[in-house]
Amino acid sequence: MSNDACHCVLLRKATRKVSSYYDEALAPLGVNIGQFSMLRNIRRTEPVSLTDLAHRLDLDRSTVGRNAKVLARMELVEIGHGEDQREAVLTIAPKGHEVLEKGAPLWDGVQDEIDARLGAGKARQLQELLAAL
Amino acid sequence: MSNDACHCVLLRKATRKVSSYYDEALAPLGVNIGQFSMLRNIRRTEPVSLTDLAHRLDLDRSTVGRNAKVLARMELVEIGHGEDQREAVLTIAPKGHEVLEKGAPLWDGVQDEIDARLGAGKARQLQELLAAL
DNA sequence: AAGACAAGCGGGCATATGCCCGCTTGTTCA
DNA sequence: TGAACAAGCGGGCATATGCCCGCTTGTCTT
Repeated sequence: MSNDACHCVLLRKATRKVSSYYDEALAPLGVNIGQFSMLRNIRRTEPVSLTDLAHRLDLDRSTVGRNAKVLARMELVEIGHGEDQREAVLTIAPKGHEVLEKGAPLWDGVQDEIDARLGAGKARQLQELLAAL
Repeated sequence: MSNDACHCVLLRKATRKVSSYYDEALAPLGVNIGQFSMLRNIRRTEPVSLTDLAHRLDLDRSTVGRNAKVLARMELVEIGHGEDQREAVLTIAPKGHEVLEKGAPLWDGVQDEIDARLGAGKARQLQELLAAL
């Protein structure tokens, strides 16, 4: 009872579930929602350092670094050096752009499905509530 | 922009954030919100099999098994055998009950904080929206 | 009763996440 | 200029999660 009302547990459950929707849709491209989202974020301000990206994604820097390494291995991003020799900067590789293009409609599809299931108004509410947390 | 409107990414972000609230509050007890939640769930129907618990938690069975092992190592739960020799059944150990008792008020505190920040009505809305996903 | 089929697990493989420690590179101040 | 101090990372440690394969134990059908 009290458990079912736990914001955290419900959030975790919902996140796993919703993530799997996106993951399924993106599966043909070989990337999951986390990777796809990261690609999008990199594209927005490439070249971008791990630290900056981590700030924007609200993730630990080390997490971003490791995830970036996975994307690099898949040849979706390139990890280079900035002027500052300490900085590792990320840029989208050709294959990465391909994934971004092919993934956009798939991603939109899931998004639309969820909006439809929830109703546009409710979807907006959800966004606001999540942002307020 | 489109990224900020992504249900999934927002959910993931919110989950990480909210989880950390609970984790901080429970830190003195040495357990995180996932473990605490699992303890509560076990207590509700102990003894319970890994498979049953996995269904209830909406988690993969293997995940539950591994998490249970961690709890067992911490001496918070006991892993035994059911009549069916295949089944591994979980029960709360004495230390587990202790954690459950001491954790309840801490958990309530976070819950209340969130309710307060969101407003009771909004909190309820959030619950409903999450359930609808 | 024997063989087919199903249930319940453990462990391997891969990713995701956070925290902390230590190394390298930059910057700043005396 | 040389010595603190700060920034940016990588890698180690631990947990979390899902999927798949293979082993053991039960059940069911012929």
